[in-house]
Parts: sequence; structure tokens; C-alpha cells
Amino acid sequence: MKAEPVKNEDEPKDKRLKGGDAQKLTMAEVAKYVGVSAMTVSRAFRQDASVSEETRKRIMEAVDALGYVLDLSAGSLSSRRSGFIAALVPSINNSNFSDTARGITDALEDTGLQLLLGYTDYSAEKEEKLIEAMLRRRPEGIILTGGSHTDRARRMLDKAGIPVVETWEIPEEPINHVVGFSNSEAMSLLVRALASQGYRRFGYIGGTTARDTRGSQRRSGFLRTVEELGLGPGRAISFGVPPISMEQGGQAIVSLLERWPDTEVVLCVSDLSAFGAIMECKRRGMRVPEDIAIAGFGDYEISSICHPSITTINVDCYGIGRQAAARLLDALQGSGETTGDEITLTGYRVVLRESTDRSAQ
Amino acid sequence: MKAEPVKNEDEPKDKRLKGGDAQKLTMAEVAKYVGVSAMTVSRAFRQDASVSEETRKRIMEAVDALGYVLDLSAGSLSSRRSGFIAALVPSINNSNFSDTARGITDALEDTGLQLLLGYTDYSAEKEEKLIEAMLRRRPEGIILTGGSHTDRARRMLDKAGIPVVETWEIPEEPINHVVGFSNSEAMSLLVRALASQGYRRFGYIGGTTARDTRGSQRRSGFLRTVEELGLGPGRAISFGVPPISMEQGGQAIVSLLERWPDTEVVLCVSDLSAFGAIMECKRRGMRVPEDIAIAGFGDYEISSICHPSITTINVDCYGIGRQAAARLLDALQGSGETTGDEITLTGYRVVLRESTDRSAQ
DNA sequence: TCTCAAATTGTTATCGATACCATAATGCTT
DNA sequence: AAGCATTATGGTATCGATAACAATTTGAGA
Repeated sequence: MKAEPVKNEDEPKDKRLKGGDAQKLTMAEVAKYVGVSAMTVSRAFRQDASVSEETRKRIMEAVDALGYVLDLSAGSLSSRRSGFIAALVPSINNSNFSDTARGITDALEDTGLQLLLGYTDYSAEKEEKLIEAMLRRRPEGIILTGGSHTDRARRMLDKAGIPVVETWEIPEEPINHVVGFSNSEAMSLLVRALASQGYRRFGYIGGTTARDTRGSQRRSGFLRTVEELGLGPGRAISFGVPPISMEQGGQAIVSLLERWPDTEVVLCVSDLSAFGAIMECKRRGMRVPEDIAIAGFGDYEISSICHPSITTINVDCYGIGRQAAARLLDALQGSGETTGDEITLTGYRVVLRESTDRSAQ
Repeated sequence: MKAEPVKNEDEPKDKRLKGGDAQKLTMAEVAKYVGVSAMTVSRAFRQDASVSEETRKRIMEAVDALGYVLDLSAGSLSSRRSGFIAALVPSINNSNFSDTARGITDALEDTGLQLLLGYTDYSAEKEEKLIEAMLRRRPEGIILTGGSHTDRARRMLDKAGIPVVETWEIPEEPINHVVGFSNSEAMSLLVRALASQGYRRFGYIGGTTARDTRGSQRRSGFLRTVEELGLGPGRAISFGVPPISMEQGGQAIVSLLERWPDTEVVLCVSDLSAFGAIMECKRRGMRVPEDIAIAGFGDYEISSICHPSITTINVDCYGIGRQAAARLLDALQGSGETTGDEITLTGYRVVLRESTDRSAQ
């Protein structure tokens, strides 16, 4: 029987090219250095634990002197708490969603929870893969965008037994918690607001694919409302795959106006395409809103700055993130008291700006 | 065999408050179910391991049937490989940086490595905290933005003994790897390009704080080059704390033109402030570039779409991310062969557009 | 002074997967 | 047929922290 099957001390060969002394420092070594047990060191790292102030101080000094950094992967294994929250957004380049991500991060500050962020690129398949990758890290909760998931994704989430928050829309079959709003209703509100200003011939830019459910909902909200108001069939144009870029917004409005030249106002699936559309119009010498009025969705920073400023729907992106995280924290700390499956509706409002200013016409 | 595509589990569901049966399923149970050892199941999950195809298939079927999800926190503890790469960016709302984040994520795909993303809000203190939080997860490598770090941050990174990549600039004292470019030189190039078009009276918008080192470098590149070209002292305006928003760009140009009304061309620290400046000018009835030429930095999507389109410096944001990740992967797999501490220079180029079109004047 | 509860610290057994080594089975060579 | 490399699989000891429980000290009240 071999007494020494393990290499006790890894010889500092050229294992690490980098400078630092890369010996692994453990809690036990810190403990020995201070003259306490590892358990006491562990306790010193958590604020609730009972360690005398004097001992904690000595431990922390040692931690500092030795340069010890807590190892959470070990900790989470034994405590069975990963300290992770997972969040999936369609895109991190879209500032609406990165605002939501920021809201989540901010809400998580000082909770000891860390955000694992992934982007699905508007694909349910990619979402499924990401969900699995995330679950392998055993997150304590997960925040999703939208309510459209593959069956396997649903099964995995169900099995995981962790709180789930779906955001940014109201799913038909919520998994668990929801923090969102009706994209269809929001777009409807915008149509009504513009109709009440006297606009009659409405156009729409934005596709209807399974990839972007929120976009589809906005579109259907548009079509339904135009119909309801008796303003004939809405004139809707699809262009490219979601998310529609600024450039595609420009191309789309050209098509739309070629097909229906007498259109008075065009609503876009997002401010980005609205911006592209407006700029294309200006480039072609058309005046906005005098010749054509254009509105967007999402109230991106660009829309208030742009000249003309862009009429839009303001959505509380950051708040969605904060509230989603808050729901999760609640579910985690609330010891199961809170009834799950509640829907938190977030607000939105029409922001009328120059791009649809009727008085200019 | 059940034929029902049920959406809930077939077991009584009032077991826990949440849907799924949340009993923890371990590899050992999967192994028992299949009739092999846990070790074999573990091997079946890695592609390189030697497991007969037949066994692997049986295992994977069992995994599927039982709904087992690998637990990486346990795995990384014993394998001493976390599977994490950490990356810190100043802001996730800035699309330049989110492009970089996307580049990193894409480069990491299929490597089995996962990205831990954090944003520092342009603060070295926040960066220090984040570095510690990240190191607690024992990332195998870390990507930072910029070269300005606190001493403690440097010490922690050194001690961690993992490859570090600093991006987006060329630090004076690189920690390890660098993937970036000289912001000062890039801005200088833009100044020269515009000077060669005949512009003489140059203005600049963008502060010089320690918070945004890239911004400071651009500013000093501007001032230095204007000086070198014998174009008198540059007229530079600071406004607000970094990152300068679109709105602040608008306010800044007003100040600048009040102070130096004869300015011919204004360079901005980023396209965002340039856009804000242009829109403010248009709002005030000034023509761009006829009355005032304006240029930005970063080649955001907005700049090619905007009317007038915005002259800028194109930086390969996405490529910076990809290359940074590639350097890390290289350092990790390269078995220490590669010499560390190399600097990878990324490209940039002047993109002349309408906003500085001299022929329009 | 003694008792009991609270505060503080220590000991031991995990958490769940994987490294490492051993072993069994298979195939190919001479 | 023996020899040996190769492939497939199992057994055991960790990885590093923490939960759970035990032990010790301290202080207040009887």
C-alpha cells in the first residue's frame, strides 16, 4: 500500500507562466496561520455568524496578509447554495434588454447573489441550450425573457424546482412568476393615441415570426386596434429577421410607402427601426412629421434626442429587471409562504413627441 | 410506454410548492439506474473520455428519462477547473462594450467555458470589488477593460495566477496579455484626416477624468495632434461624468459654440455624444456639416444611419472580444508554450461621412 | 457558590463529481 | 500460444468549504 499516492506539493515547474505564486491557499491554511479552526474562518466570512469581533479582525488581517480569496465553488457544494441567479435575454446589444440586465444586477447587489447572464439571440433552441448550461450551475432562480420556450426547456425548469420569472410579456401559460406587460395592449394604446390626434391611414413596420414573440404581439395589437377603430385593414410590412435593425427600418419604410403612398403614420416594432425609418425619410427629402409621421416602441435614449424626437411607448426596462429580481428574492427568502404564480404588471405610457406632431402638418 | 405528451409530471404535484419533484438527482443514481459506475456516467458526459458508444447511449437515455442535469459546481471542485471566464466591462448598455461581450461569448462557444460578466460603471473601486467576486468563482482567465486598476486588484490578479487580458487600450504597465489599440493615436488619426480636408479650428467634447481612461487618451490625442499641426490650442469642453450621454453631447456643443463661435469642426469622445451634438444643432437650426462639422468615435450603428451620417473611427469591438477570448484560450491550452505578455494591436480606421463633408460647405 | 443559557469555537461528516490507479476485456503481433 | 498494447470500466480518495452537532467559556441570576 502506498503511503503517498498524492503529490503533496506540486513542484513549481513551468506550470504557470504567470508571475504570482500560484499555490492554492485554503481556508485551513488561513486557520492554521491565525490559530483557529477552519470553521471559524468560514464563519468570519459571513456576517450573521457568531464570531467574536476580535477573532474576526485577526482572521481578516490574516486573509489580507496571505491574499486568500474565498472559494465559492467549494462553499456552494457543501451549503447547497450556488449563489447564482441566471438570466436570459434575447440580446445584450439591445439597450432595452441591457437595461433590464442592469436592473437585475443592481437589485442583486448586497444580496450575495451573482448574475449569470446569457443571450438567446431570439432563438428558443438557443434558449433551451442556455437553460441547460445555466442549470448545471444550479442557480437559485432564473429570469427569462418572454413566455415562449421549448417543451424540454419547460421540463428542465420544472424539474429544477427553482423560482422562474418570465419577463417583458404576459405568457399564455406562465411557468411561475411573471413581471411584464401586454405588448399588444401597449401598441394598441399607441394606435388609439395617434388616432385621437386625427391620424387615419396607419402603417406598421415589424415582422411576425416565432422568434420575436413580443414583436408579433405588438403587430397583432396594431392590426386589431386599427380594425376596431374602423380604419380599414392596417398596412403592415415585414422586413428581415428580428430584431429589425435601424437599417432595415429604413428599407422597410421605403417599401411601405411605395406600396401605400398615402399612409399618414407608421408605427414601428421598436424605436430602432423607427429611427432608421425617419432618417431614411429625411435622406430622401421627406419631412417628418409633415409628410409622414413615424412612431416607435421602447423609448430608447435615441428617441428623446433625435431630431425630430420620436413618439414612442415608454416601457420600464430597468424596473422590469429590478422587479423580476425582487420577485426571485422574495420567493427565495419567503420560505414558500408567498403564493407563487402571480403576475406583476409593469407600467408603460405613450410618449408623444415631434415625430407625430399633428400641429406641424 | 406512455403516449401522453403531458406537460406536468405524472406524479402527484402537491409535493412541493413549486412544480417539479425537486429531489436531487445525482450521477450515482443515474449510474445505478443504468447499471454502471458513477465514474462511467461522468465519462459519458465528456467527449474525450473512453466509453463505448453503446454504454454512452444507454447512459444518455437514462439521463434523459430521469431528467438529470450535470452539476458543474461539484465537478469543478474535484477537477479544479471552474469552466468560467470572467469579463469586466465599464457598461453593458454601451453597445461598443456589449459587442465586445458578444465577441467573447461567441468565441467561448463550444469550448465548454462560460462567461461571467460584470460591469464596473467606469469605477476602479467597483472593478476591484468585482474582481474579488469573480475570483471567488475561480475563473480560468479574466478579461478586463482598460489598464487602470487599483493596487489591490493587481495583487489579487497576480496571486490568482490566471491569464489576464486587458482590452480596449494599451496599458502603460500591462498585467499580462493585451488586446487593444491606442485611443490617443486613433483620435490623432481622425484629427489629421479632418485637417487634411482643410479644417482648421478644432473643438473637442469629452472629459478627462480618471474614470474613463480611454476618453482621457482620446482627448490627449486630440490636443497633442492639434498642437502638432500648428492649429493653435484645441478647444476642449468637459461635460458631466463619463460616460457622456447623448444629451450631454447636446449641452456640450452649445457651451462650446458659445465660447468659441468660429469653431469649424468638433470631435467627440464617442458617437453617442456626437449624435447628441448633431441633433441639438439641427434643433437650433444649424446645418451639419455646412455650419458646423461634427465627428464621433466608435462607429456605433447609429452613425451610419443618422442623417447626416456621422464621421467616426471604426473600432473592431466585436473582434476585440473574440481576440481577447482567443488569447485566453491559447494561454489555457497552449501548455505554457506561448510567450505571455504580448500585445495584440487591433485595427481602427477613419470613416468619413456626411457630418464632416467639406464639399457641402 | 452553583446552575443554566448564551456566546464562541472545534470536530466530523458530508456536498457530488472527478483524478488517479487498478483491473478486466479485447485485439493484434510474432 | 504467449506477450503486450489498447480499450472499457470500477474503486477510492480527494477537491475546499460548510452543516450539524459537540464542547467550551462566559456571565447572570438564584
